[in-house]
Amino acid sequence: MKRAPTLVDVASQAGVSYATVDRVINGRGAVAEKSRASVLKAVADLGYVRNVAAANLAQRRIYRFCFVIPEGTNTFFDRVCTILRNAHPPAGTDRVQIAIERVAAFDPAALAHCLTKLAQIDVDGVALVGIIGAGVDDAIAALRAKGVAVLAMISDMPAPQRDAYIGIDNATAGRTAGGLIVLAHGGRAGRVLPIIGAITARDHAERLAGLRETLAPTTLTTAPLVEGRDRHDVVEARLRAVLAADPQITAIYSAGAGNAGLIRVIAALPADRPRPVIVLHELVAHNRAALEAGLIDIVIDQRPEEEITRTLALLRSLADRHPLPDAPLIVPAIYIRENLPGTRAPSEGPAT
Amino acid sequence: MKRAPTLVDVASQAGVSYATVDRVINGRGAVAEKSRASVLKAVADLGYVRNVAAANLAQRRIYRFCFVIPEGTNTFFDRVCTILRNAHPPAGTDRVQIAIERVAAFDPAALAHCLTKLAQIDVDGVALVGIIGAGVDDAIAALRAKGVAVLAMISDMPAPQRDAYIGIDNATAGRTAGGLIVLAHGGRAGRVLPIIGAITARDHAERLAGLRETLAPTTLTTAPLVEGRDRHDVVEARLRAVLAADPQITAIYSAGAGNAGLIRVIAALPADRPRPVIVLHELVAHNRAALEAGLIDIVIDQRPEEEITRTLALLRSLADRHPLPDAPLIVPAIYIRENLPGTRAPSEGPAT
DNA sequence: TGATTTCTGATAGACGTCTTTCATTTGCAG
DNA sequence: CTGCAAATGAAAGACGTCTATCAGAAATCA
Repeated sequence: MKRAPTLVDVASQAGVSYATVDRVINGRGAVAEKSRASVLKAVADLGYVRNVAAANLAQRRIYRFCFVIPEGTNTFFDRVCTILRNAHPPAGTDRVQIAIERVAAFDPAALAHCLTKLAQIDVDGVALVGIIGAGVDDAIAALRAKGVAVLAMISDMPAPQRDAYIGIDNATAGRTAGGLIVLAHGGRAGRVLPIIGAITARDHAERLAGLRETLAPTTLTTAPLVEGRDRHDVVEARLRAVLAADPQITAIYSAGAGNAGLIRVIAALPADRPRPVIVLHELVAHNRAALEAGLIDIVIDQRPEEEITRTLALLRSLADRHPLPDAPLIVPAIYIRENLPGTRAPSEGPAT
Repeated sequence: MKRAPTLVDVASQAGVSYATVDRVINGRGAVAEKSRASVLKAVADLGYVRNVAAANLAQRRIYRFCFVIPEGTNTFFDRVCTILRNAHPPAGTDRVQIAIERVAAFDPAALAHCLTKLAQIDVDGVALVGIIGAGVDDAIAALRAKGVAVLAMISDMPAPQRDAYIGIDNATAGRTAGGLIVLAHGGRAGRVLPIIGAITARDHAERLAGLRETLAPTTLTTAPLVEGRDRHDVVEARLRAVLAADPQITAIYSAGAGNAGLIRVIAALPADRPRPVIVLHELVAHNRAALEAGLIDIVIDQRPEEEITRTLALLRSLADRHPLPDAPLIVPAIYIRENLPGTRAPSEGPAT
């Protein structure tokens, strides 16, 4: 087994000195165009790939990544933070430091300010939840100009601004909800009530469009849209009113947050009234509990674990100056009571 | 920022020489019990963790892992191999070599023979699909005696034999199928036809038990079990007969393979007869196509990508002599027509 | 042509661990 | 106390890359 080519091999193959190869590879000092070309050719011919372990060792490198996560009442982002903190230990072995910055939700100025601060510190990569707003683009541009990788998670932003987007396709999520509702009706007629945070929230609007697209060719109709502003008290009040007024509702799809309120309404439903089919988003604690209690039927989850795993891998990849692989979008997961994660098999004991 | 402790630090902290520390850490040569204790204490006190990058550099280490995959007509394992081959490039950077060995399915002797051969070569870890049979245990024991990590994938084996199991809980899978079938009936009565490969296949039996457990408290009944021996011709013939004889069937759950045959039967169903709800396993090509065509409703997938990712991570972890983290079992994924993976969002263009 | 620049080569010391060699000390049995 | 084995220390050269320095060569300009 022949060993992998090293920079010394590249140098001799290119007919230049190690120093020159280094200048080309690491882009320092002036190099004649001719030399640069022959080095690059040698790299290609030999199939040289930098030994990242050796490089990191020499540099005593520690990868410093920062996740900028919205702060607020949204349980989902707390879940993201928990996952991030648990992702740390395996990464710890890997010389990776993960910082979490919480910034006010839906506040472009706060985000921009945070990013500007990050630009001062030495950071290798930043992951943020995309929002659009004054100042954010500039702050991101400044970061990227410094060579910092910037990824959008969960919610995308215009393509040229970020290096990549990692998250689900919200139209797919909406279509999935639609498909499950269709399945649950089994050919019977029905009336679906959609609830979203606000029609101005792009991801919610996309989910809604996906739902409608799937319901269109069926016998199912949709009730007038309810905007719950992602707040459980608002959702609770409005849903209660709608259900009282419209006894025809056979299904509810809530594309946004604030579902603790929805669950309260369902729990208080009169026992003689058949409960509508209910599809919610995100496997946060109260949704999970409701699923286990049989109060709701389905939770569509964007699998933040997977999103974070992929984000970390991509941040590393970019920091190592590897070409970025194009992974497909994450597919939303469907959870029912029976396939909830996190339960260990009873047979599983400690290994000997 | 203080740098992480090195073996030199450990040595001085323990009051012994580097050489002694090395003997303890890497277990070579004789060390007095007293010295060993003080070294271990120093390691614990300082929180020393070996710098894997440096270690691998010094050893010019390449991780050599082997996946032993059943050979046969089962499309699922072809899919596993494809995923494995695609998992390679990112790993390539990581100095990981993955070999795939195909052995005759359900043949303990062939497996044992393969493992014995692997014991000759220098391998760091082996992943195999657990089966029980004469000779296999001994072959595995021999491997592990040499310090080779052995993982069971997809199908488990007795706990003391393997270092860990990575796969789904089949009872959960069966319950999930049951839950979805209940959902699709929406409270109406129905009759579910279970199809499995053979009642002697443990994973199939477990799935069946899970199904029954979920259906028990409902109004749904089960039709007599069909054994399709995982062969599409057998499944096709038997299913055709059963459907003709029993017009009451409202759902079919196929826990095993051979579903190409099932799909043929469904495609040929008279148009006036309402198609039963159909739940299959594994997102292989023909199942996926049937889902897209609307011939079936649901595919439960054990997510081999995830299984392989985890297996590789675990193999590395074991090879690096890290304590093995106990990750929860993999949860089966539910696919319907709307959330099939692998489609890129149309908005997604190449990054600038 | 000479005086600059611009490139290039040679070399050396890190980084943290592995591996080996050789000399020395310690413990224990006789 | 001697002698032998077990235990320990000291040291040095890898592994592949980064980083820095300095002298010398080649190209450029006047």
